[in-house]
Amino acid sequence: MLEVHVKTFGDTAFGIVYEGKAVFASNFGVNSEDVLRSFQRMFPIEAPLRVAAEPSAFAQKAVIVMRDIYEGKSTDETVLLALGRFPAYTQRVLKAVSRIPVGYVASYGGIADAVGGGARAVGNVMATNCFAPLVPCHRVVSSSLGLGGYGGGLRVKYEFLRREKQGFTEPNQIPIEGGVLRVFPVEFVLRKLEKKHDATTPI
DNA sequence: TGCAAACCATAAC
DNA sequence: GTTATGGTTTGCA
Repeated sequence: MLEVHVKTFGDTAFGIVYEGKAVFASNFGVNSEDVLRSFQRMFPIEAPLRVAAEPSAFAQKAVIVMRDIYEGKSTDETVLLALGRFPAYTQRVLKAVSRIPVGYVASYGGIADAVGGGARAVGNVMATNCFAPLVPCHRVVSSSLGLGGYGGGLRVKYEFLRREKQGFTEPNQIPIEGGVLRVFPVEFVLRKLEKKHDATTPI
């Protein structure tokens, strides 16, 4: 049976749906009710969810990792994701996005070049991503260095990227299974946004 | 800039 | 099978 663990750090709640040592879904929100509601939408009635009375060590670690990602820290901890229920292509996209390092972003089309398919198909996977922010879909932007979209709202995406600045100045290439993924510094996106809008309220 | 047409995997019928 | 649906992209006015 799937279990749920939600924990609030500061003013943000982080939650996972898990079984054993694999995460079936993750999300964050303004409070635990918010996160639980999102899980109920992802897992319709047939899969009953049970809030863990005593979250396993794995569950507690996973939530910590999520908080670290949220805060923009570059963690090398990895959390096992249960991807088996998704189509093969979806799995490839999710894995590729997971490889984008903190401080860099990739475009929808760039991901498509690396794993096959097209940019819109990649966008579809992002739109239905069940693993925010463990799969850092906030690091996927439009080819014109615009923000693209984000389930939680563009403001949230922008704040993510701002916290992830690392001072990189040059594009880079990340080797992934079956190809290379072209990435570029998150500063490229932030600069463009700040130029376009008022520097204080870019969104 | 703005708009239209091409693009591509999925889910729903 | 077919159709509808996007967190896209590119080209062209």
